[in-house]
Amino acid sequence: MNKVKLVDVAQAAGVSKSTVSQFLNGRYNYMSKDTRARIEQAINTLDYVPNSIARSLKTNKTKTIGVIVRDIAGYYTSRAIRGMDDLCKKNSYNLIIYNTDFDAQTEARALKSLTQLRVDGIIIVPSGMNSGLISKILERETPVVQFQMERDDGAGNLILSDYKQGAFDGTEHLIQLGHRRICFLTQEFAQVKSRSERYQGYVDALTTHGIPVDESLIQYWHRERGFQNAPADMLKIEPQPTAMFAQHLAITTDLLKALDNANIRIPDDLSVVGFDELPMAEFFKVPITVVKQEPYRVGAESAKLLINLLENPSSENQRIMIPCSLVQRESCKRIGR
Amino acid sequence: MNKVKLVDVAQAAGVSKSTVSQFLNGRYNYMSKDTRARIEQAINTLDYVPNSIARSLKTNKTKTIGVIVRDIAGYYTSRAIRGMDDLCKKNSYNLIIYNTDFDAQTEARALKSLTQLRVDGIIIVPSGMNSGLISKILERETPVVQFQMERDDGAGNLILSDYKQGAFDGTEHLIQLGHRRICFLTQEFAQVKSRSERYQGYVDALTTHGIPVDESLIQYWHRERGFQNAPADMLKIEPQPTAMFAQHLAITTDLLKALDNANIRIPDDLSVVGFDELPMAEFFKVPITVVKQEPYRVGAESAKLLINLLENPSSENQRIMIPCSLVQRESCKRIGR
DNA sequence: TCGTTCTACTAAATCGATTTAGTAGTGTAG
DNA sequence: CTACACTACTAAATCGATTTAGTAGAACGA
Repeated sequence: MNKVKLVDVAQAAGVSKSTVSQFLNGRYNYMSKDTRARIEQAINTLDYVPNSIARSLKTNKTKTIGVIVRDIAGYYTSRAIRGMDDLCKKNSYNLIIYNTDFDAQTEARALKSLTQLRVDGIIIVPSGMNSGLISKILERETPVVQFQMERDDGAGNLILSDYKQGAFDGTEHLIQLGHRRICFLTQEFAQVKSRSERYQGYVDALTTHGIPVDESLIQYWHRERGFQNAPADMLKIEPQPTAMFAQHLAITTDLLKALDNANIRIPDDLSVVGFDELPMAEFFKVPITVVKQEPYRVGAESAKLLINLLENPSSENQRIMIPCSLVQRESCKRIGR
Repeated sequence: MNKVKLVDVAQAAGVSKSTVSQFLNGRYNYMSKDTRARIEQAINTLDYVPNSIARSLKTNKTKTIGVIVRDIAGYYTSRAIRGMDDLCKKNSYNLIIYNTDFDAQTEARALKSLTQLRVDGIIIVPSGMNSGLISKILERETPVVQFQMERDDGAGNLILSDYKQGAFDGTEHLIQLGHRRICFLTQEFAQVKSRSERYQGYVDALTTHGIPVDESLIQYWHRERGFQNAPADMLKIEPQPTAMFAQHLAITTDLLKALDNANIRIPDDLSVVGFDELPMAEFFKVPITVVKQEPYRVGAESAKLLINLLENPSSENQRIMIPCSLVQRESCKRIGR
């Protein structure tokens, strides 16, 4: 029923379409006070709602930003998305989100859909497996902001958590409590910058405090296969480690389970620090000390950067680091004299 | 640079725009095999990506669904959204999400924006404070699916968790463990169906097992003010309650904190059941038994219903209930003989 | 051989805005 | 009194598709 369009408003107000359009775009100095009032009237009585599709077609702007993430239901991602969205809404942009579960083909399809949709810009956690498609998008002059990327060739606009600083702080916290033998639990680096950066932070902290890096303390975990060596076995390394620093949420939770099964008590037998916030940590048997990222801020900053790129085009790539912060809880014990 | 459009493809393939359009819409029987191949060629070499904005303008379909929720970063909501999105993507729809934080004005703005955007349909967790606007949208023949609504006048297309059944199961579980004196911790009902339904489930379970309902066991909690009576005081009610059933996540977590502070041990001094899943519950000091909703399914069903409504219009309103399920953990003790 | 049906197309209108170039009428300065 | 600037508009082209009505030519049956 309600198919009121701009012409109808124009007719009702007794002016031309052009004038109504000027009104809609807030260019009131193109009309008399009286006309302006009449148009306003007409819009209200007709209950006119402009069609943003038509508008987009003409202006070549959709006021829409495409987002490609692994899984919007994740603790970290959902908060990042909320950060983006708050910033976008504030600037009259909308988000269109694609979940990839980190599958390259799904990501490729998402990129293609987003170019069909003519989004004004894209925020992506790139898998690194579709850089060709991303270049094509950049050729179309659609700005792209990457965040939390796995493979980082240093190019493009980037928003990152400061992994190195985070890992440094987590390690240093343990060192300050007297720990020297700290296991570093990580996934295989596999050229993934977010992993090697954490390792760098760990190494830096040790080095800063004059502690030698012992390769045997670097222990690997795999998403499907779990730990290469059982955490209980890691404690048999000589000299014995007194602390473990797990490099992301899944490693931390797997570690907690393994330690529990092996009846190893935290922090009495072993101190533990995790990377990534643990939801509901306060209710844990042992609330775990953790280095947390700031997903909301990361998201908000990504959106801020992208919108800035959209509204003040510039070819300068930016790289923004969001600091991580240490949340001290009860999983670390002071040792030594 | 890359401003290839349908005309360019037509030119390159030596056919008219109409034929290319037919091709794009998969109506291949409108052209010869040869023509079809030539168009395909042209599209590939020109790297043509159709403009869905123009398409939407003409077809009056955006293949977009608007979603209005309280907060996409919530544990429950983010999963529901993922469920919606998976179903939408499967059917070539996209989601545009608005967070309201349950503010009526924000909700109103969101509804207005969605009508400007000409979304094909809307999925909303309605605050109940903008039913006028929602009616207006329905007049525009934009279907609306409501889920998890607070105020339920029974109208419209609804997707709900089966609160009554969930509360029944949670209560019955306690009864079967020998509990007769079970506190029901809730927010003020305030005409909110999702609350009174839970109460009904609780009452039904008691009644089914021949246990009288004792009003003094209904205890109220407020989002800002917390519990009306401290949980420790609730234990002074005569005859003494042996179990508590908390009606949503925030009540459960507040309860856990209060009990911990008062040194009341679960399940030795008191059995506890919560409503809503507790993330990371397995790591809790006491893993809490819980009645959980199925947010992913609720989301997926909402989208399924809406898409069905879009593709096979019908005026029959539907009401779909998704069952809740009991997750037994370690917060309930068998009592009595 | 003629009429009819198919096949394989095309021309042109249309969706609902925006925007540019242009104009009637009034006011003002020289 | 003319020229020029201003004010307050409007006409018409345009964005990039879709879709309807129509047509040329081939094939076919009677």
